[in-house]
Amino acid sequence: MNETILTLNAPSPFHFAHTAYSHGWAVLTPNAWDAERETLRRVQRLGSGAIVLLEAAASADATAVTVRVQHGDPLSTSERVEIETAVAHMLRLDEDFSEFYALCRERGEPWTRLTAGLGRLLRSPTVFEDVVKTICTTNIQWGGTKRMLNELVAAFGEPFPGDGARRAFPTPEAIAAVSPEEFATAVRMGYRAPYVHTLAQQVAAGDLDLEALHDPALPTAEVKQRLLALKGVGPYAAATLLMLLGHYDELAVDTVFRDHVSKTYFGGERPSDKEAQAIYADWGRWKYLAYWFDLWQGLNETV
DNA sequence: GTCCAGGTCGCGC
DNA sequence: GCGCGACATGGA
Repeated sequence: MNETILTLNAPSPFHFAHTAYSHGWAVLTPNAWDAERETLRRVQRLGSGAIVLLEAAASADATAVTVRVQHGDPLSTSERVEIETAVAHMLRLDEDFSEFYALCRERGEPWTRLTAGLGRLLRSPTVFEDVVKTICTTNIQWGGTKRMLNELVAAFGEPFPGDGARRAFPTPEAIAAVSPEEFATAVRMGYRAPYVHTLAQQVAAGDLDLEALHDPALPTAEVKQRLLALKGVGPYAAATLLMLLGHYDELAVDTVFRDHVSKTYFGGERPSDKEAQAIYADWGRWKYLAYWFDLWQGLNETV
């Protein structure tokens, strides 16, 4: 194995640990979070076909992100660029949060704490991976989500040559290469299996361009409409994916959201979904972030 | 054994 | 547009 260190300039303010472990994605395979060392690890498949192991961490002076890459053949320039692009995308290094921070300062404590470089919620290098993962969070507990993705990656992800137990997230092609029946048998996803298999087939065939949803020129409503057209993606999943795509206008209304609003703002009573969402109405296009950090502050005072 | 999960689909009205 | 049962699977 060879090793290469890449360095990405971090924006300011930026908080690596709160970005990498901003939500459950940090511990959903092939991602893994090392809490002691505060590093985010991931096996990544490059366009060249190479399977590499990435380990991202804050630089010593916290002004940059260092990525330790373990690889077989020497990395080409384009492979280095691809890795840098993927990590920067996962950490949203180019996203601008100044307007959100300004709102947080208007609110005062504890919201001002977020202006220390929080707000960047971890995402996957591809929309395909994020759609599959999001579908695997619906109508199931977190433990089930992790199990399904572990099985998916074990069955269809390509192994890292330096440690065959670690695998990359499967390509749409790898999933589309087997029949729907074989897929359903290989990965116990229940009724979600045909959703994921069909999605992979459409992407692999070139009939569906999920990555185009990144286009910043697309208005939220247009992106939402395209997401809702995907089987297995309803209002909750669409709002989650909009967040991952950088649109924070919509709240992901699910059992977690309802419980949080009920306990925090309605004394345990169950408001209607409309009443519950009204709590974050004045955050405008930053509603999702306000909700997310409101939720985490309730769970963890150290934010 | 029963219930239900970080919901969504397809149907009937 | 809205209500409602069905849906795979495994953990509580």
